[in-house]
Amino acid sequence: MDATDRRIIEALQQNSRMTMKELGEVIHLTGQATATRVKKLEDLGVIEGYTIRINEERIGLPIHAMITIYTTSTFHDPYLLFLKEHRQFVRHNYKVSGDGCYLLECRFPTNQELNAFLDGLSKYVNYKLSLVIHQNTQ
Amino acid sequence: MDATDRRIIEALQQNSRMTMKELGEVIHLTGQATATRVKKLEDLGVIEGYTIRINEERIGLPIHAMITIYTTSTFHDPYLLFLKEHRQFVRHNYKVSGDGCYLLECRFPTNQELNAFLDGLSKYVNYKLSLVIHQNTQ
DNA sequence: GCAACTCCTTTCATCATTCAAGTAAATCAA
DNA sequence: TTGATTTACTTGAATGATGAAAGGAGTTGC
Repeated sequence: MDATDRRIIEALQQNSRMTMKELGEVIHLTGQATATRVKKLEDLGVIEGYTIRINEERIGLPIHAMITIYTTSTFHDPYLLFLKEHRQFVRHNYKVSGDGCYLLECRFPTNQELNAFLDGLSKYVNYKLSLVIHQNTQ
Repeated sequence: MDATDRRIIEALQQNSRMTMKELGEVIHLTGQATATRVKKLEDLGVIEGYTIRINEERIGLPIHAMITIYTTSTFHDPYLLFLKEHRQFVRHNYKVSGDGCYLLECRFPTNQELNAFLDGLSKYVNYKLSLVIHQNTQ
């Protein structure tokens, strides 16, 4: 992991579909040497995969919820199972220190779905709901 | 946006570097027809870009903080400027309803950097810190 | 000095992409 | 019904990217 590797990561974060030749031009290496370095970063587990940034509003998921979870019992499995059953809505489930036990990030198509999800959720845990109004990704 | 487009998005979320030919095999189209559909999804703004999943622990950013921000004045610009000056640490700044005004997601190399960041932050806003212990991405 | 290693380049065969041309089906207006 | 238009796809050929093999240059340790 040297400065060149960091520039590879930076460039691939911007556009992971650029060719190894193009990426090589950015970091002043041949496409082949670049591909070898990228392969090494994959093998090291630094690059975990290649994905897309999608506009969730445009695929019908305008509601973005941040839900602080307060587990009532020490037995978290029913809650975790509930998440598994509703994974279509769940983006992240962060186990946190501080306020609450988990911070749950979800996406919903409508308030009806959000409401139904919260109704189900309340069988297992207490929660506090925050809705994202605007997102500023760096 | 039909079922085929949704399958394209699903496949590209798994691996955005697959070839259009490979993707075409998944959705039973030629590489050319697939590339045309992907281009359309880009033009529609559904696909916003191509990026990588990186292991932030392995690039020296093991500390994952969720910071609830309570602005003391109605003038948020000093806080937003502070974020801009420390954008290396900032992943997301969500404007939220509910508890607090913003939910700030950050990454830090060490507790020293986190501490320095919080010292700076406290000049502009009140905050409540949560540290992510474990992350469960769906 | 020499062997082993790392990191890179060059070359070439193979494979993917892209453009142009053409087909087939659906929509629409007369 | 007919003909024009549009949409979505396929095919084929040229261009460009990838990946494997061979080799060069610099570094390290003995």
